Amino acid sequence: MRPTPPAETFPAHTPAASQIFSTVLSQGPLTRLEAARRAGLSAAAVTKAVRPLLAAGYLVETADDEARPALGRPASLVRVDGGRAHFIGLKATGSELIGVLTDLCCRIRVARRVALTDRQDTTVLAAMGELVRQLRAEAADFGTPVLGLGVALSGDVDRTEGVVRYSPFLDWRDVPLAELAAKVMELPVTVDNDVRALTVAEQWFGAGAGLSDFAVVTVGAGIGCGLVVHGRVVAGAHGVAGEIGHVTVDPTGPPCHCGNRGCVEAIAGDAAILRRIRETTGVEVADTAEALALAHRGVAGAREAYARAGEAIGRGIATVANLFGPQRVIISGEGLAGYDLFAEQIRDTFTRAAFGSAAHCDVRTRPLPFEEWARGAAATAIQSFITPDDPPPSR
Amino acid sequence: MRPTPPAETFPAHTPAASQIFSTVLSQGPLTRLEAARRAGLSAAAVTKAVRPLLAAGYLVETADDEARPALGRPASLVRVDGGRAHFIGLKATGSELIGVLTDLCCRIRVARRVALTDRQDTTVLAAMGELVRQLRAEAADFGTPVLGLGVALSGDVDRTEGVVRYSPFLDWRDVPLAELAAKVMELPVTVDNDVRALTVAEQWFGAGAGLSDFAVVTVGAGIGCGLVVHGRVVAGAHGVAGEIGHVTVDPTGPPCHCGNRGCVEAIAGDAAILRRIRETTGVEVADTAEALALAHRGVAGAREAYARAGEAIGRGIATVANLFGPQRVIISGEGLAGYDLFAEQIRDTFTRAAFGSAAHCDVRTRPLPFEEWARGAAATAIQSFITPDDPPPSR
DNA sequence: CTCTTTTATTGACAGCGTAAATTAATGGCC
DNA sequence: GGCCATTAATTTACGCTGTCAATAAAAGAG
Repeated sequence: MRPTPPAETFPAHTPAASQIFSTVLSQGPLTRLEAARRAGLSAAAVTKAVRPLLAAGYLVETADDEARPALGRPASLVRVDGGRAHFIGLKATGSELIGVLTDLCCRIRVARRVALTDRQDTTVLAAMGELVRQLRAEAADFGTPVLGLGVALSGDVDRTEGVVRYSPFLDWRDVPLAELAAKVMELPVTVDNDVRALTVAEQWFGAGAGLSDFAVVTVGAGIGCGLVVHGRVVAGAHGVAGEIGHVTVDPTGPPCHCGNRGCVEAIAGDAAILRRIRETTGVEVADTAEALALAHRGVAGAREAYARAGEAIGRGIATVANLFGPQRVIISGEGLAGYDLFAEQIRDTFTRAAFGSAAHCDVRTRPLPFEEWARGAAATAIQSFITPDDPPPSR
Repeated sequence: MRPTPPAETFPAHTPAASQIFSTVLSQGPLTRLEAARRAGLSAAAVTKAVRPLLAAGYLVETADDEARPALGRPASLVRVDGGRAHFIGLKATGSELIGVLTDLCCRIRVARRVALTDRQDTTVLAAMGELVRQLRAEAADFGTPVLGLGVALSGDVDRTEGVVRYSPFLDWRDVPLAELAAKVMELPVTVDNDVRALTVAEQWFGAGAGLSDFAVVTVGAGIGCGLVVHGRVVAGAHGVAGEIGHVTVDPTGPPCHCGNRGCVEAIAGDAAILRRIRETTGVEVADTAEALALAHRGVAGAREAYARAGEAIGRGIATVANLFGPQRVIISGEGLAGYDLFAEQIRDTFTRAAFGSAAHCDVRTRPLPFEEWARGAAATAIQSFITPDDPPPSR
């Protein structure tokens, strides 16, 4: 294990305490009994686990003004005191650093962006350090300390070791980021793949709350996918999982940078859509905004490019649904800016290509800004604050 | 819960006891210390859990003749006494019932097949009853009783309720098979999807032993897939999962009975291969044996049909590997009879289409007869004998 | 004021882990 | 051969954590 600097720690590191706390955290104020039911524990265990957490101020009791049962002893609700502590989440892209300061409930208090001038690990680390310093100063104004930092970036990331094995956008290889950052910032640091981080945020606070099996599909420059199976985020035996972007949907389709043809990403990734528009319309669209404008003006070639993208995504989602049978698929990512252009195709293709009751899977969209990814990073930090040993077997 | 007739039960239904027992069961004779390590428990817990199991005769101690450590106290090996009890596994196809009598170690002692004349649930149930009666008589000859029955069939099966939601080959809907069979046979009965049952057998006794993430892909009349993620067989939120057969690999490909085009099954299923051979060669091949003979004689059209099938399967496996990063993929099923005809295409397509380190996944074949599927059914029965509550969190 | 209903708490007990003690086998040395 | 040090497996004793069942608490209904 990497060294984590000394800091305030969670009062009770027992499985039940972590379990209860994360249940209350993600499922809002709950009565003890309800929390017990949802966490799969006994009521007695909740009473015992809650006591030290109340004492430490992480949980607070609320009088249940409304929704009091008509009969019987009124329940007292327990909820997390968000103001009790802060966390910082960072999301790094190839050109930008997005940082958020969140409270213990992972609500964003401050968000800030910084352009990256250079991809060298030391430079990026310095920029991260500066951003964290600023956000910590803001936290000081709120009066409570920052207890952890989470960093999310795309690529092959070993979360348990805190090492970036390979990051294509930053061109890093085997950078022990958690260790380096922990030394500079004097904070416990978690590092994870960005899509997995977003998936954790959705699992706790978003459209995946309370579900044991769901998928998050992100649409944008790349096409990514986070999977939750049996209540746990899938990391894959080799650290690679959820590569929906490189699922082949059309073996005769356009070539992909991965060496194949017709990958979802080679049809529905931002670059692929731009290329397609240039090919069919001859218009030299420079970026996604122009492409969107063109399509919204009704230019046939542009609309067709988005329609194709929608079909590819729908097929990719159907593949995921056929293989895992998730309860829900959440579509997110910057690419949703053009969602009206391919929503219909996604839905139609999915419905057609999903087999049997896999089609009952609930597909919904969540337009989330990059700040939400950074929030996911903060969520991983909160997660490892609560349970230092990785996998929370939530249900 | 459905009623299970009274029968001999497992001595200690504690988590640790089940854990240890299944570890010893699947990983052969082990020293207590080694068993503890593999099950993730303490040595003390093993000693305590083993005692009542030894007393009840389910486990026996063996002198460790060889492999004795050079120095120090020699270990005593613990193993399951296969002869202590028997189980019966049944696999139902549309035309046949395959039954096996296994010992407690899930080794097949007797195998028997019966043709099905009718698909009516009562008729099939009667045939099952007769087959079970015969196998029980054989078990009586061995001197120990049959403690459970497992039934495996293709389709949408709810294992926890023991209900067959939909079986295409038998044309059943919502048949409470476990309850019906338990009444007739006076045995605890488990019912599960056939591919999942085979996956359990592989997880415990086959090429998946000791792995936390792997996939079983079955090739034959249909193309199926069993997934093990985080050490547990994936059942899917709606009871459907592993539908690799209906993953699209070529949207312009031949139509599939599911309503789409270019599903893996529509290219690599037995019927699809036959149809393709008829189309390209004009030869009216009647069954798989003839198709194989034709291909082995070097007829180009037949060889091409198998090559196409191999590509489709390879692409399907690559999709599974890209999405959840298994340590291993096990290819099995009757279709392996023609494996030499498409092995190369499977391997090539997989290697090409697998993204990044997903390609490190170990793909291997296991030619297993239908009896092995029935054995899988017996394995599910043994599983629920050991842990009445479903999911064993093995590692 | 008592009964009913629902939630929260308490105390006895069981399962499992840790750590120290015990047991078993072996080689070296006299 | 007898004795002792060495090594490792196993067991015993004890503490922590969670469950179960009984009990207290807080209302409203009659």
